[in-house]
Amino acid sequence: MATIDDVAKSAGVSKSTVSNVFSQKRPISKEVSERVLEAARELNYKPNYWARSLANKETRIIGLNMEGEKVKFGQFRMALLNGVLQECYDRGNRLLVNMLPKHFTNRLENWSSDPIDGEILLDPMVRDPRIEERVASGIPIVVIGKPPESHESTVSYVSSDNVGAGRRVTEYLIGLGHRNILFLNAPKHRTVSHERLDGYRRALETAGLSVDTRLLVYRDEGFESSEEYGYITAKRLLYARPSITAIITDTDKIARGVYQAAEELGLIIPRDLSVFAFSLETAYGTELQPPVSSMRLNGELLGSEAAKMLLDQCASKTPVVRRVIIPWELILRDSCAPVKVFL
Amino acid sequence: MATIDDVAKSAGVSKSTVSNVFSQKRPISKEVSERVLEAARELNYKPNYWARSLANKETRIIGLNMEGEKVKFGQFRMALLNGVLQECYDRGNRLLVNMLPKHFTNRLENWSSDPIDGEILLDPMVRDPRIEERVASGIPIVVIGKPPESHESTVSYVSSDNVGAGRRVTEYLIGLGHRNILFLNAPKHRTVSHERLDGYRRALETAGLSVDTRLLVYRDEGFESSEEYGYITAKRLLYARPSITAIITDTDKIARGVYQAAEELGLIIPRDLSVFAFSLETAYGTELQPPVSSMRLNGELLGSEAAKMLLDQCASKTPVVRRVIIPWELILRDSCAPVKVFL
DNA sequence: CTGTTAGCGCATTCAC
DNA sequence: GTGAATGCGCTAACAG
Repeated sequence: MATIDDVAKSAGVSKSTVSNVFSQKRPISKEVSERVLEAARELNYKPNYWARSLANKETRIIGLNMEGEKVKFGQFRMALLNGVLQECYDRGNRLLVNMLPKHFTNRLENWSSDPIDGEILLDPMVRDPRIEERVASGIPIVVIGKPPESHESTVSYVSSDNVGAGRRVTEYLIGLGHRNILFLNAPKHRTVSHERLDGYRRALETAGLSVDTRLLVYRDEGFESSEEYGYITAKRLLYARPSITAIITDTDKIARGVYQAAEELGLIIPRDLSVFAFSLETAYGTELQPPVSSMRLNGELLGSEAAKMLLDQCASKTPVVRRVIIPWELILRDSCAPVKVFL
Repeated sequence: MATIDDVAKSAGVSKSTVSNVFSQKRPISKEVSERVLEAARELNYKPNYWARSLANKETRIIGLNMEGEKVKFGQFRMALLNGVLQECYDRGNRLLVNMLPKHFTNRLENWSSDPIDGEILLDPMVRDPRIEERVASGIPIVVIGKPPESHESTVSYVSSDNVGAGRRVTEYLIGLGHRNILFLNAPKHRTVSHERLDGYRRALETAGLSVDTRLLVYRDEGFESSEEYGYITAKRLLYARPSITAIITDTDKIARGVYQAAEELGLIIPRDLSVFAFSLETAYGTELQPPVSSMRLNGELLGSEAAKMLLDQCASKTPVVRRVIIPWELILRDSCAPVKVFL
């Protein structure tokens, strides 16, 4: 690969002239410029990205960081990714998907700063070392979701209105007459689970109902799949507590497991059991029979807003902490019905 | 941000010692090593990625290149991405999603080599400047899909068996009695459209039928959405040529438009019109009523195989051209039926 | 408008 | 085992 020196020599000019022809950071006479470009073409020369970054202290790359092992993109994350990419596209940035295994990053030889100008963090946790580390290093970050309390006032974020969503769903089910609503929440270490629970609580309290902690379950990572988790947990609890008439799940994949459990227990959805899923891993919620009611979370907007905030933050020298809350939309399909009345 | 010099000074050793403590490229006494690490911790030092890359001539980043404007990830691309990421994860590589607008890369100041060790190219075209450019620069690439003929023997690729798929689908429809099968193919400039057409042709010829070129349509980019393209094209052609009893579409989104056209023309699927979609943008093909028959293309395997090939290629000093063909699976749902017999 | 010089932060010869 | 010098390819500050 040819270097800037080769081009300079070949065009009979200095390195800095070549550099400036490319960077356009100061005017070069048309004549010289053409000569340089011609030489560059001949030598198949392109400025070296790393060298440029090293000197510029800027990469024009932002990172997308997903916590956990073997995280896959599902429908929601994909929408989010599309939003981020759209913004990157519009502003000439690249996106680095940052998902390295711990057994890798833990090894000394793989230690290093990240090759990015800033990073978007997904799935914030109640105690999130990623955030602490970025803040300590002074790397601009934007969190998607609610940051842990310790950083809520110092870190920019964009989040769905999870408290409101939790509340709205619960109110809806209460309105249908449900009193024993099982909540198969997200994992306890994720901040989102606390927000949703908060909404759930408030709805119950507003309705004058008390919260039965036995109906509160956090997703536990020990299961092989979401479906299995939903299936096993629902089956166990529906069996132990037949008074349950409705279930709120974290995702539609978990709902899928719940559907299966219901079927095996001879419960018909929605006649005997109402099911609601917060977020959708699949596109239309129609792969289940009946289609499951859910929230539309607008991942694309979450993503594009986050990217926008991050890129602004990278650009400005005096960054400001910003927050954006993205509204959800309640999508009613056919999985919830008024509670059965025993005559 | 602290540099290697700061750490060296603070630990009372030389730069190279610090370097070697981190890179582990040669033994450092435990004592000195600890002292260096301690100093690094105090200063919050991490080796600088760009500087390291510059010296190492290696980034441990691979790129994913998608052609075209405003490309979004749909279901298929997402599966593909997951496969690529899985492999990156296992081998400690990062993924750079490379999707910069032309009006950006065309500007001189944004010209540069890409900050990657190698690249995966999606959606190869019949004449693909991306490939020529990479080959000229000596950057390792792997194409997903069939490369243009000019490079078929020099570039590694992994592809679905598109010819076989085209053939199989057509045979299936012929077997149902269809004789006038409209083919809403992928865009003409994509190699995949030619492969599928090839299969379509062979099936017809084997059955002793002739190819009616008026039933061959290539996707044209002039439409706002896939749905609209499917809708308008199907409506026009179904109206003009009522003898059409079956339609093969590129994707399920296009099929969605076809469904709409059929409905407006009073055609019932599959009674009056059979519809088949090659690839699925949505997860289950169930968002359409009736669910559309399609191919399962195994995007995840395509992605992981491509990443594997690419990383191998980056590692070896004497790269070999490899090809992998991923089998498809025919998924029959309820959108195709035997052709109506007029009594 | 163009050339010269001195870094950016790290890795890699060599010596010791 | 450790240290000093040189270079990776480019940009920037200062001359002219």
